[in-house]
Amino acid sequence: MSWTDERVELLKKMWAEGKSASQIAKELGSVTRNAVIGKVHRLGLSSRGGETEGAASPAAAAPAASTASAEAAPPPEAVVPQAASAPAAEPEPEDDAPEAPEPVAPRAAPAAPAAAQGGVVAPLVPGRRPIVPAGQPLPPQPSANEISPEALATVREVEKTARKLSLMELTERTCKWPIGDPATDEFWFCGLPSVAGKPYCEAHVSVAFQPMQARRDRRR
DNA sequence: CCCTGATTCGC
DNA sequence: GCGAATCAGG
Repeated sequence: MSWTDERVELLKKMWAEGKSASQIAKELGSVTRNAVIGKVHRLGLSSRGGETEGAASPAAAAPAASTASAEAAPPPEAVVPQAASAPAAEPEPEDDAPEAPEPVAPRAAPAAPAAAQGGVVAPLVPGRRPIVPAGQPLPPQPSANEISPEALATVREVEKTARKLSLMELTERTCKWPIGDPATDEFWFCGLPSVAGKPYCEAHVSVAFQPMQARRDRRR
């Protein structure tokens, strides 16, 4: 197939929206990302700085889901400002007494993911993005997670083999579960192979997406 | 390893 | 003009 006006138009549109060459290629079909890049250059719109509006929108890199591919990095709240008052003790999480009650204190555990239940992934946000006020941190652990000790133990175990990736090393197929305290050097993302279609690896999917069970009240 | 865009160069 | 191959980088 060739570059029909229609296809070129779509290319321009998507490129302007910040889509990557591969995404555009996938969308257009019959072309490789190289072809897209080549065309982009020939059209002279490579810089991508054609924004006329003052909307210097880096936001374009967000959702992007038209056909079947989606998946946006879910743990944006990982950027916790220097814990102003965080007593944040125990910098060393080791010592796993097989009988220790464990306070189950998910450190930088993502709050967002824990919501999926009943099959359908929790509705993130209808229109716009959450966008944290940027003023106050959000240390008060909201989640009243109820993860079984075994499951938690398994996760702990798996986390020992985490690939410890940095934010930029994450891809659609790496587990994006944050581990450690963002305010310290002891912070990274799991990075193990993620379950197809999910943002986390097997172990983390199991704690992030719990199969509604303890929800006796209110059934539909 | 995976993914980005940039460039080159034979067709 | 086209795009695979290759390069440079995160």
